[in-house]
Amino acid sequence: MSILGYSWVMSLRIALLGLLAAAGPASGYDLTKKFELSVAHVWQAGHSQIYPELAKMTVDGLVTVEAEGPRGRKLYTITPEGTAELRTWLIEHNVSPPVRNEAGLHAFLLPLLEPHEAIAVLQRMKAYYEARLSELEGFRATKHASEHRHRFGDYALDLGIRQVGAAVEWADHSIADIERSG
Amino acid sequence: MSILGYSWVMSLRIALLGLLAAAGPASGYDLTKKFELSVAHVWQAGHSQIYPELAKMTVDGLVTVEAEGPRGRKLYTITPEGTAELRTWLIEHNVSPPVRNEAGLHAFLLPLLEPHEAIAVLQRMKAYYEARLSELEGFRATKHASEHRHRFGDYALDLGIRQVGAAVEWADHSIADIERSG
DNA sequence: GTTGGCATGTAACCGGTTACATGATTTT
DNA sequence: AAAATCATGTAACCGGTTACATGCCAAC
Repeated sequence: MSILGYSWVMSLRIALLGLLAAAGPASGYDLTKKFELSVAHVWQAGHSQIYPELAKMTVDGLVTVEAEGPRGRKLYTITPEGTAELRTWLIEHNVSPPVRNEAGLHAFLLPLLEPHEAIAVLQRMKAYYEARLSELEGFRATKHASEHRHRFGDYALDLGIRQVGAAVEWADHSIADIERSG
Repeated sequence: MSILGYSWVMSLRIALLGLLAAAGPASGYDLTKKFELSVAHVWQAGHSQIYPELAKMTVDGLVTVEAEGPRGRKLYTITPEGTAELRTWLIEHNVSPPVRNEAGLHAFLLPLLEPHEAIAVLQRMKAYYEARLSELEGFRATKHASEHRHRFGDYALDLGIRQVGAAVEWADHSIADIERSG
């Protein structure tokens, strides 16, 4: 439960507050771009969700519109209340397991297929996870080459790499297992 | 794109078809129970979502009501079309990364905290993941003791264990990293 | 002057959650 | 007779996606 009285998800708010806290004042348009460029791997949101949310956050006192630029551009700034809200979430929020896991459902139902079919599916999954692993490792390489350590996204990137790596190993192990015992 | 023309998620349908294919005819009530008992770790759905979905699936010809029991109980049976739909999804569906990852968002924003605060958060996360890991390994142990290998949920359980294990390692590594380089 | 990027918003819809509502049968 | 469980449904709401809609400004 936060200072404002809601106990549910509201992670979009947190993502927006986080971007404003990390990179300073920005417009809805800027934030939409930042979602695409930086947070996309952990959270996605389009402008049609971001604009109304910023309006609600303004009403709730978490952000303010400090300046209006050309083309109706509104520069949002995080307020002390917003910073407090963000810090509370970061420090007190407890992670809970995702309850809608498409890959997990797929894995769950695999025994419905014939062994050779399941192997084919697992091989495709493995290839996909390997490709994604390369992609993520690519991000880490390019980032580390240019800047110093531990900027935003580094921890999330590391978590992603480890989890996708685990998925590769799972696929590999499952294929071997089916091949051995049919 | 499936035989029925929808290209979007529809994983609830797949979960329901999977349960009907695996365990035979069942009522909406039975399926609700099965969701709680078996699929809960990968997919969740309440009766208020299941009943209307079964009605739609009946209209679409994926299931039929073969018999009606006492108290208006409707026994749903999967049709050949339903089986085909399920097999198509299992064989052709491509996994895509989850786009709304609360743990990932939390990790992403960790650098906003002071090192000692981030360490405290990571330690709580680690404890949580360790507890969940024990829980999942407990499921595997009890299942393997009683029955033969590779029933429903085994692959999903293995995937879950590996991914939660990766999260534990991530938390551990991140803590050490902050302690070292602060 | 036209194209493209900047910039904001709304409306319709879908999937999912919570709460409301009802009634039959079995168990105690 | 009361409580628990079986069994089905609907309504209100929320978060998120897609599509619609508008207009400003800069570059070519």
